[in-house]
Amino acid sequence: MALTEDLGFLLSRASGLVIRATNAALIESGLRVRAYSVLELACVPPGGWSQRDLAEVLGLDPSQVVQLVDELSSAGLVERLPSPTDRRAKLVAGTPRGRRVLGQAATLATAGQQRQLSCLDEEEQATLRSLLSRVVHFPG
Amino acid sequence: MALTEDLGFLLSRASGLVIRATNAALIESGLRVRAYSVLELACVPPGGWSQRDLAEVLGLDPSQVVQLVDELSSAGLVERLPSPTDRRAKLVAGTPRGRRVLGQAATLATAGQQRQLSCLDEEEQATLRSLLSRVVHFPG
DNA sequence: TATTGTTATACTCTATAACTATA
DNA sequence: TATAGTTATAGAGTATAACAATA
Repeated sequence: MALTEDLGFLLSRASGLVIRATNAALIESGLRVRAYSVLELACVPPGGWSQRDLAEVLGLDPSQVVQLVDELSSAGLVERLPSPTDRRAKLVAGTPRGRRVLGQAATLATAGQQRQLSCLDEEEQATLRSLLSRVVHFPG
Repeated sequence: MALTEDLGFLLSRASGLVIRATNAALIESGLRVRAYSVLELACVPPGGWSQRDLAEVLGLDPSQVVQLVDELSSAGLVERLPSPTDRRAKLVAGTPRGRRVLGQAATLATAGQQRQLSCLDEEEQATLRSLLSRVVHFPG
């Protein structure tokens, strides 16, 4: 099979194009996709996630999460709260300002992403989502 | 929709996992995926591709192709040949040794990739390939 | 004028090891 | 002894601008 039909190659290429489009769309928010993804998780549950949980869910190294949370924290978008059950852990929670910024950024990110994915209709995107979800959760 | 079901997130995560698995499998060949992809294209047609063509097909910057070809050339796997029609251009062609190494590396790369993709059967992989191919070729 | 290959440079992303404080 | 967060560092990937030779 030709290289350009290789699944690994296509995955890498498609991912790169979508990330680039999303980052371009996010530029006026001051966020990039990785920081955006941390902010999104930090804003969803009221209690917040530990940095370890964030690293696990996002597939990032814990040290990368430290930097991303530092960045978001400096911008006043999230804060580190002490965990009530574990004095080692810190829960990352979105601030009111973080939630406002997230609201705007989500619109931008979705639009940017769809600029590259609009060649697939709703059902095809659902199929893609289902297949990729299995790959991501497969232990390997 | 939850972040972990977002198509951009899933694409990025799946791509990262497959690339990591492929690089791990390729380690004994001394290649990584990007160099491997250049070697593969250099070995396919007898005449070779210009570096510009390689950059275009692989979605890389021309300056990245220079470095990858330098690397493969130092290892004796490809050579730069003068283009018969354009004295500016150089055609990148695989050497006999390059074709031997490619043969071994292809087996390793396929096995590594399938370690992460084996959760999808043949038909599902074909579906995924078809959807991703459209995303990659969509002008955006 | 425009394009090919090249060099230089900087920024982002990824990966690892080591340290501290807690568990 | 193991885990959460942190720091430091290095390597890999991505992006841009500028230059010489050639079209």
